[in-house]
Amino acid sequence: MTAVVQMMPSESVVARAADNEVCSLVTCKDCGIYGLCRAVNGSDVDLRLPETIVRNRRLFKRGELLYRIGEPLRSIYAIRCGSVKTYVLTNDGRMQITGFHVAGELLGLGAIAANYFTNEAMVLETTMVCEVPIDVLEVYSEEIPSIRQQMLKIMSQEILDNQELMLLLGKKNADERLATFLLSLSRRFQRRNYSPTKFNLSMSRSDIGNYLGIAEETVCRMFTRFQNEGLLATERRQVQLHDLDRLSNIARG
Amino acid sequence: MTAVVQMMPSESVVARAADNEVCSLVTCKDCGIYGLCRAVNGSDVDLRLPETIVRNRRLFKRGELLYRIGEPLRSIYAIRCGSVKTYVLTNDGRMQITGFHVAGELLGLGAIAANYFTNEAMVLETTMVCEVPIDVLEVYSEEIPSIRQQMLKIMSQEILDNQELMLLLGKKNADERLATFLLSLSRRFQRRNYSPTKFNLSMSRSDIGNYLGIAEETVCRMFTRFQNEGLLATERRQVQLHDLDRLSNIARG
DNA sequence: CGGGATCTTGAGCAGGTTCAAATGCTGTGG
DNA sequence: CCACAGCATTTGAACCTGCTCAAGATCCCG
Repeated sequence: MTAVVQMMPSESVVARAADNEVCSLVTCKDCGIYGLCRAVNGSDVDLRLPETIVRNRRLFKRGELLYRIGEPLRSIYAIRCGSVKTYVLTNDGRMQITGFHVAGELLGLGAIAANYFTNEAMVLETTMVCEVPIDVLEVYSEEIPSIRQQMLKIMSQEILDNQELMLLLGKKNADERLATFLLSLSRRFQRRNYSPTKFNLSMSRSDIGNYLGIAEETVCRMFTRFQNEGLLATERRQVQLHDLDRLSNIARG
Repeated sequence: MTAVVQMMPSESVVARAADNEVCSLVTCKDCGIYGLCRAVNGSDVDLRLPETIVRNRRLFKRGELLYRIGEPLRSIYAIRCGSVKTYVLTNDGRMQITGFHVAGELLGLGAIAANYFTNEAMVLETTMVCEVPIDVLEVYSEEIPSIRQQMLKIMSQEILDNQELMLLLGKKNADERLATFLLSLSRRFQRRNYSPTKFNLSMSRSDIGNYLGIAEETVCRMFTRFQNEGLLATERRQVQLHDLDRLSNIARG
């Protein structure tokens, strides 16, 4: 957590807003709110706007929805702490989880085309978000070129992530899927200066299975197998990875 | 094709450019180049720019690549006629097709985050594209707000399409997959004023299977089954759909 | 401390894959 | 213009990965 202080720009409007919840927003180097903050710092614009953005914060409890399918797009959401799953539904109610999201990530940009949400976002644990009204965001991207670029990058990144998931769902078998998933988490934690080899999962086995397109039971069996093979150790939702290289071989990019 | 003339705005810079290849670009109501053209028409900007965009056209033959994985992003591509498949690869060479693209669609925007291509685009039949250099596009989005919006919408739409494919890959069985695929094609043809019930496929059974995450043989078997059940008739790559409603029931959204 | 949720493991089953082979197009070169 | 090679499509049969159903174990929240 010392990293937070180092990364926070001293002259930042975020720093001026001056509560440590806001500070936590700049812990994410490569996405969401940090991007917005950096964009603002990099140019001489009216500094009252960013404060508007980070002020409107809300707390959600496990199981609550940030937004629903079909709901008109009014705001996008930046996760300050906690975690969220997003998913889509078949018309007979089957669910496919399309992503797990953590602090610093931005949700809702995918709804821009349709003007309403086509996926749903459910909170996995107690989670704090900032709600950024879409019209505020529009004012921003009008005035600040780097915010426009940032938004394009975020959406582009989402497309890349989705491509990886499609590759997994279409072409990988069960052990490749779980290995890919664990490595992807590991890398995300590493980028945030958390341990890449020891972390705990905020989602259930059932959610993991749903996301990976395999049954909950298969997830368990794969965990057991990996454990028997000395690749990792699990204790409920606590995971410790022992051999990233071997895991990476199994995952097959 | 009379629709082309009706849809082409009379004062359009595109019309002034005055060759019928350019005209074909405005046949697509809801995406890509038509979007760019409309954006330009709607505001009073330097009209020489759009001509630059639509001038730089190239012809590709079946099997050729618009761009490769790892190649730096220099241009995006607008399809004028023909069709293209895009795909990603595992590091041991397995391929997952992520989309089939036809006239009016824009390819390459997904590479903005990484600045290089993470997928590859291969032409399925003789195909004409315009190559739009990325720096030209940047000048545009700087000057023309509606082009910015259009780019966001296109990327957002790609996210929506990918979500649908993830739902299919993760949660649907073989007959649901093929039915979903056929209906999606049908709707796309309908929007372009082609027959929604009789069309021919530019991709092989193998490509369809790869896209849908099932084996080529399974695609054949499903086609045969649908045919036996009176849902459709196929003659090689020519398809005639007899019962869109029933197909829609099978597809399950 | 109790009860529902979550996780784990087993056993049988099934949908879809893989391998194999026959048939039918297509376009290419002579 | 035709023959032929190579690719695409179709169908059959055996097999296998992962699913479903079921039951027990463990955890965690109130």
